[in-house]
Amino acid sequence: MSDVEPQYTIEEAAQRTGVSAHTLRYYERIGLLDPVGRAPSGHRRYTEGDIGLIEFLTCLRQTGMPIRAMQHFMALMRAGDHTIPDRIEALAAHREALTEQLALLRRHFEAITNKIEYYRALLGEHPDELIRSGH
Amino acid sequence: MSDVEPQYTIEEAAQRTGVSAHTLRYYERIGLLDPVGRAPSGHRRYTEGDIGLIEFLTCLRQTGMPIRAMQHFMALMRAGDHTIPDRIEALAAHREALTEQLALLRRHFEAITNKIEYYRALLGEHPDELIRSGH
DNA sequence: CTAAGAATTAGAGCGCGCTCTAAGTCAATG
DNA sequence: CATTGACTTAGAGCGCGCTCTAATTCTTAG
Repeated sequence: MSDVEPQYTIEEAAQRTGVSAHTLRYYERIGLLDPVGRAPSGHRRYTEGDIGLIEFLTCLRQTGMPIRAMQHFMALMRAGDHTIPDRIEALAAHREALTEQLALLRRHFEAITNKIEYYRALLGEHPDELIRSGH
Repeated sequence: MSDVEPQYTIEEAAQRTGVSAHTLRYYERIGLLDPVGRAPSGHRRYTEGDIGLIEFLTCLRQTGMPIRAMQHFMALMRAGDHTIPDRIEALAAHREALTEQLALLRRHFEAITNKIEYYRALLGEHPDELIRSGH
């Protein structure tokens, strides 16, 4: 079969992942991403696999994992299959922290909702029938 | 009635709110908190009302509201009751952002969970009967 | 009365995660 | 074959939210 695997320039990769080109280079520089493939010109070419990994890393970042911890996780990936238990442990710990973060945010969500209702009551409005009037 | 309203030193306030004394002074300096009462010696004394406000601000901070936006909200509070609609609007907008943040985090939570299960499958383990063995 | 420990201030410093700059190379179009 | 614009690098800069420092004053225990 002809291996015309689609490849992406850094700008295309940036658009597909929502991570800026600057940041993609930065991630590579700090060893978070392995050196990616290059065109003969020296320009970076991202594969689907690269994109998938970047999306996974984005998922970790947006859930609050520090860059250092992500670097550690990537080091485990590079070290081979015998680190899979360690990777599971790292992800499970992170998921645990995320669970607590979600619980906290939900409590704060309630508090904010209560404050809104309190203010609405002060205005003599009924919370559920409030219609935003134009000023 | 004797007004012996309980007051707290800055360290006590820090312990009750989980915000460091350094940060409490910082918040006051940048006008996020109004100047708090003082003992004759010049030391700060926090009332229950102060504590409550700090807790509310903590709630906004921990849900990702920038300091600038919190300063704006406090300015509305100082400006009087006619700003209540604006305060409602600010809080409602923040709650909307928080809703989206929660949705994103839940999606990421799922992705992380899937990754964990994937790794566990690689180890030939059954996800729900995994028992953490000592190493 | 002394000494320890908590409070005060203004301002400097820091860790994080980008984000941008400058100087240069390369690719594609008319 | 010149121009436009994307790409390259190493390194500087930045915005945020604290966090700490230094020099000083106040409170409290012995």
